[in-house]
Amino acid sequence: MESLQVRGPAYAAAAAADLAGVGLMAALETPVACCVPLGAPTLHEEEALATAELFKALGDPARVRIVNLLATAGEAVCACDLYEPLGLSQPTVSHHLKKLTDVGLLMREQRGKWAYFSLQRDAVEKLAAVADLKGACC
Amino acid sequence: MESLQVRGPAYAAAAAADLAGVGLMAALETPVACCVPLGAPTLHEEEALATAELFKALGDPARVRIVNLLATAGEAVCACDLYEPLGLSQPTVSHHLKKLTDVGLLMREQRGKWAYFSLQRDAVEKLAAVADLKGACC
DNA sequence: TTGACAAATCGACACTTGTCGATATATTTA
DNA sequence: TAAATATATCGACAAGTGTCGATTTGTCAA
Repeated sequence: MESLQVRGPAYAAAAAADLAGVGLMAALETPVACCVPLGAPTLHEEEALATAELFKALGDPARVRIVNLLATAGEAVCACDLYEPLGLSQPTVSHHLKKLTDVGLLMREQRGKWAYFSLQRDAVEKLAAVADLKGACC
Repeated sequence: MESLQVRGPAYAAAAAADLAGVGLMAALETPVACCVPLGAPTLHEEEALATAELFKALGDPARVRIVNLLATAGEAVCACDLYEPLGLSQPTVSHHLKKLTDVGLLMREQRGKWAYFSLQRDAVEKLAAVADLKGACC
């Protein structure tokens, strides 16, 4: 849970931009946690933590199904269209959507009173890269 | 090890072999949980569960580091060589190794009184396949 | 402004999980 | 056989997590 410590110059710069009122959007979008391929030559403490955080987000069947639903939909999906297929209450689905959004896997978009979610391409590609162990293994 | 949703003639043949007492080893080895790419057109209840189980196994920094250590080592590693780099007690490391082995990501090998662990190529490739969302996304 | 409605948050609960010390099991060696 | 040692299991505890009902917040339309 201490994954937010080491943020480095990039974060400091973003914070500075925020103070100037320029980087508002960037500040609101939670930055994708910094992670590194599982097969990386060296894996630091915080990198292991961030990587684990990413996997943990997918470590629940409900969230796996949400990602799958969004992937097959191919377009943004209203949160209200998830309760029934998932068989979960509105607060629970909201909870899962927040987790996936927090790690950067999902993007949230407000349309009127509805919230639409879609896969975030960057994070999805990062996931594949992190999970790739071929070459470093066996 | 291929996922279990494809239980065509090959699976039937294996079952027959088991009945004949030939496939004992294969029967005792817990099969890697059946999972399916996150972007699969349809994702059933148990598939979502199995997929989540796989990700959950990597949802802990200690286990991420274990996998990374084994990947960079390139060869089987003694459990006794993990306690110190991980900074965790022997029972705790044993616990994590068991979790990773149970989902099929690691292979355990007994050498004298030492236990050696290495990445299981099949599961590692499956992980990459499951995590791959490109094409099905955005 | 008010009413309707979608989504987020809160509070609570049971359940799971990571951790360690103590103990048990297994394997080699004397 | 007994002793030594590496690993697994057990028991316990704190912390984290998934779930839901109730409530709050935010958005649109009268």
